[in-house]
Amino acid sequence: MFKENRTHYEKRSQVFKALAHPARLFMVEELASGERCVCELTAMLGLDTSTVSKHLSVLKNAGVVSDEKRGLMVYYSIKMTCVLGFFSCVQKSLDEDVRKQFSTLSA
Amino acid sequence: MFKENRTHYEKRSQVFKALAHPARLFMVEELASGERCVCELTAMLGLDTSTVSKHLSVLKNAGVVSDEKRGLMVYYSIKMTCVLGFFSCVQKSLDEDVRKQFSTLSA
DNA sequence: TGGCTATTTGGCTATATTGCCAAATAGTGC
DNA sequence: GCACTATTTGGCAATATAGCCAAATAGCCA
Repeated sequence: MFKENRTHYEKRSQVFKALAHPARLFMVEELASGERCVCELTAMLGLDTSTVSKHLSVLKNAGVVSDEKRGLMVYYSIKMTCVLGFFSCVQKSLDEDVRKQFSTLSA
Repeated sequence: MFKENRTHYEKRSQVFKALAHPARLFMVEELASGERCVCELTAMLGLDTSTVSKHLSVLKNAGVVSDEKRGLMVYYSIKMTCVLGFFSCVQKSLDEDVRKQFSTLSA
């Protein structure tokens, strides 16, 4: 059932692992507006350049983003565009939970 | 940019963290076919009951699944149904990557 | 070549996650 | 109450992840 297809599930979970970090989530959303170089993302995140670079390589290895070197800069852009649609689904679910908690409290 | 909305991104990443494990991914897919008790999932996964229970509580806290106790058993079912649509998107992207790698090797 | 900038890689510590066992909790039936 | 089953919780060791600094790499220009 599970053990036979373990590698299959591991590969898939890599994508979710890649998105399972606030900084990486932010970057993917930012890249939704267009390509950005590492330096731009670093400035927005307020983290060390090396940290940002490592986060980006996690996203790249998972197939979520792709990179392209032009001159000194490396520009990253979204590759797995369908993740964006999922963000709104997650947000909607979270909003619903908040609404329910709120109505339970005030009831 | 990021630091101001950090909690926002942290809450969202919780959902991805919940899905970022092969066993949990398997369970979500299994629950797509209908509710299952902990014992059924434990048998399919081949893991300790306590481990499976903890995995399920991670999914529950993230709002991905919900539980209902009936007699001795606790039945889990999918709550955030939109995650299922995302699975096929991830799979499609992974398949494309494999196809590209293959054509590059044989070229 | 050398100096400068952008990015990546190596290494380290701190923290988080995973999976097991053992124990606690909850529900059933005698 | 007791015995039994299903699930959860606490605790622990092994492993993985995150962030920083320092050093390496790569590209530009003089």
